[in-house]
Amino acid sequence: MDNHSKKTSVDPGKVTIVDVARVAGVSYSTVSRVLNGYEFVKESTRQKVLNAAEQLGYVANQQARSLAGGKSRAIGLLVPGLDNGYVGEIIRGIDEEVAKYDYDLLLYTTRRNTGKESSYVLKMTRGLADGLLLIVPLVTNEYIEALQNLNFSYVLIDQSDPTDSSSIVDSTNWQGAYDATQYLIELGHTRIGFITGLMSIHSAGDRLDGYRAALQDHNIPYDSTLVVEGDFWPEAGYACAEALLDLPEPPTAIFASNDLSAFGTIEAARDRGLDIPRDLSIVGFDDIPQASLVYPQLTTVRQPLDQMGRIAARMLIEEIEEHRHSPRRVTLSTQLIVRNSCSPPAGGTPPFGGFPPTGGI
Amino acid sequence: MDNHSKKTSVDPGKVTIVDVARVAGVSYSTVSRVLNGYEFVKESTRQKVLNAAEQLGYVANQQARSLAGGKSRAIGLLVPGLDNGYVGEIIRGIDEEVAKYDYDLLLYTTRRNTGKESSYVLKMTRGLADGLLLIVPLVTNEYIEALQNLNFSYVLIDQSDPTDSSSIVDSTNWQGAYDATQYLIELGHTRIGFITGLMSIHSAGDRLDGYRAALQDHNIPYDSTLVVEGDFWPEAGYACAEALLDLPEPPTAIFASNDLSAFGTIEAARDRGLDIPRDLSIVGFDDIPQASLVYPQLTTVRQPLDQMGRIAARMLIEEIEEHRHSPRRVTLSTQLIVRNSCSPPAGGTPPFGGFPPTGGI
DNA sequence: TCACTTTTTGCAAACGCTTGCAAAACGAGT
DNA sequence: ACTCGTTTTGCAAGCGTTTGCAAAAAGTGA
Repeated sequence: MDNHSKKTSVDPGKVTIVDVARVAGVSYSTVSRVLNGYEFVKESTRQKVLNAAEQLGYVANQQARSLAGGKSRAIGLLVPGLDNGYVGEIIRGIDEEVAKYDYDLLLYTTRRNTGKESSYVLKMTRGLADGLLLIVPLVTNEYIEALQNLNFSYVLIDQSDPTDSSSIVDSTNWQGAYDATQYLIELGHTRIGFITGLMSIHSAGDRLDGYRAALQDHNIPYDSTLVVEGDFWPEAGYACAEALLDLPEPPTAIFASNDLSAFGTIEAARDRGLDIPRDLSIVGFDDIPQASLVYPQLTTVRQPLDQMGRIAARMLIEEIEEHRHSPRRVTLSTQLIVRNSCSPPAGGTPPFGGFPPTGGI
Repeated sequence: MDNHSKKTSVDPGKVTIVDVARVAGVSYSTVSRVLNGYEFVKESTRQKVLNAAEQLGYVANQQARSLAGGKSRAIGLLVPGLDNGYVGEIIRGIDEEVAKYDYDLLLYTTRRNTGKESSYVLKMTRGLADGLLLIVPLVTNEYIEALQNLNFSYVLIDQSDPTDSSSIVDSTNWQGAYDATQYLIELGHTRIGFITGLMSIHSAGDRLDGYRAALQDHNIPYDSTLVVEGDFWPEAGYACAEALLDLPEPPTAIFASNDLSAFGTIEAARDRGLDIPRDLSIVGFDDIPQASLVYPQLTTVRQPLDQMGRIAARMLIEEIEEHRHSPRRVTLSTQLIVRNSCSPPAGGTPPFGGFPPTGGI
């Protein structure tokens, strides 16, 4: 209501570089240079500017900065949703790293609403963000090419690029699945059900392959009726588990492609009065925080999610700041976390000694 | 490398309003008006512009837009961290609502690093965001005043403003705690331990008050040794539970101020070989997704977290778009969710009938 | 003290968009 | 055909920065 103050008095909350310049008695370009750490500024001038800025409580306007050719110091983050623990962990890592380098985070959720992905991505490239972090994006092909043409920095997390020309951070999905399957086999299981993830996501395929490879290496014939297609969500996990348990000769163990599916499986087993792990062994994948909270505590393949986030963030920032665009790929190794959801099959004896369930009530 | 193309050919990925204007054969101000839904534009012109924009794949540069006095269409989100389920749920709600109105979300995590809150908040007000959503912020007083002076829109979620002049969305913390405590009392418990939250957060105090009120209303003398101070994290919950269980006359039930603390309590009880609920009943608060995953499933007070987020987002957007700044307050009601972590105290008989634990293994 | 470097600083032109103001185009009334 | 209101459109200024270029200041060596 009272904005007709003379230009000399500084309107609180609207301090610009010009105000700082006036107070410091230098030109605004000098202020800009000081604030950006430009080296050819006399030390005394630098101090004057810094003091003035401090005194006025100057805070740069990022929008103007980025418009003028600077960077926006923001990183776009495209995630499927926040409701699965998995993403939360990755974001934690990203967030820590990004804060360290003083970037901001622009959060976009696609909520299974794939149509939006592309338009979000485009928006980001138009000045909003300096780079993009894509967590298990679904329809990459649509915009990967656009990103590359624009020479826009981005890193894919836990998803692979069909053209193999993107920077990627993921983990050893194949090996993790192999390990988990082998673990079950060594416990004595031979009928091991497998609940896949959403098959359009690359890691889902890798996990399936790892499972098959382990079976083969242990001379267990692959039985396609033991493999049912899920989508990484508990509801599907529940349904898949039911299908599996309804089989004429049901599996004695189920390997779910992620923890959420495993939770659905636990639920299904419990609803049938099956005891876990006595009647059914279950292994998950991811090791989200909830995995150790469920009962029985879930044996699962751990992905270093937060670390993946951290590394992806660092890679992206490096690409942004050093303008390097040669795609790099970092694959972190998974680790089998043995908890209480597995035991030798009822009646069967573990051929190699086996691992009795530890802990429990 | 090849940017010396004539101004007539449109550099892909750098389409501006001017390009659209040229193609549409109108002035760029007209394009701006069409794109902003200004009403006095001839229908045929509008179509020409829209077609041109579509054809060129024009995407507005938000930075420029907001610099020029428009809005940034971004909402700042200040959260303590993503690692507690609680915040995740609230964000889910916010995100859904915000997407509906086509705003972007700027995510800031304070990670128990309170020093940063103020500087983040300041940054937001300098053009970055149109409004601010603060989820259980810790040091409100520092910047609330600044926000008000700047006439900057913001909404507090689950935290109260000492000066009572902010828009707030929260839930009936007092009543929720009262209900939970009463539930335990009706089960027959008289020695009910209480683990507080971080007392600098307002709701922590409300919950404590609700607990005390319920005791008083049921003529159970308040015993301060039964109340220990936690901080909403499982580790503290664990420690507090230990302190409580080490008491000469330990409680038969513990009411933890949030689910995370309750998880710590469960752990502590289990580590002592106590059976839940037989030896110790436990109630939490929040009903985060994990509450139904733990064993035994946690009886808790449900806060409609996602709804709180949704409502807060809507309130904020209204304030931004309608320039209303009269603080409003919405308090959603909590609800006791009875699951399997409570039973009458061992040996005692519930005076009012009581609720036997349902489900179980 | 002067010419010549080298360091510092200032000016002005972007960046892509919104918006107040005034001009152009259009219609209607005569 | 000629005004005069209205509806549309265009011009230009400005939002707060960055940055290339050139001018000013400060050093140097003689």
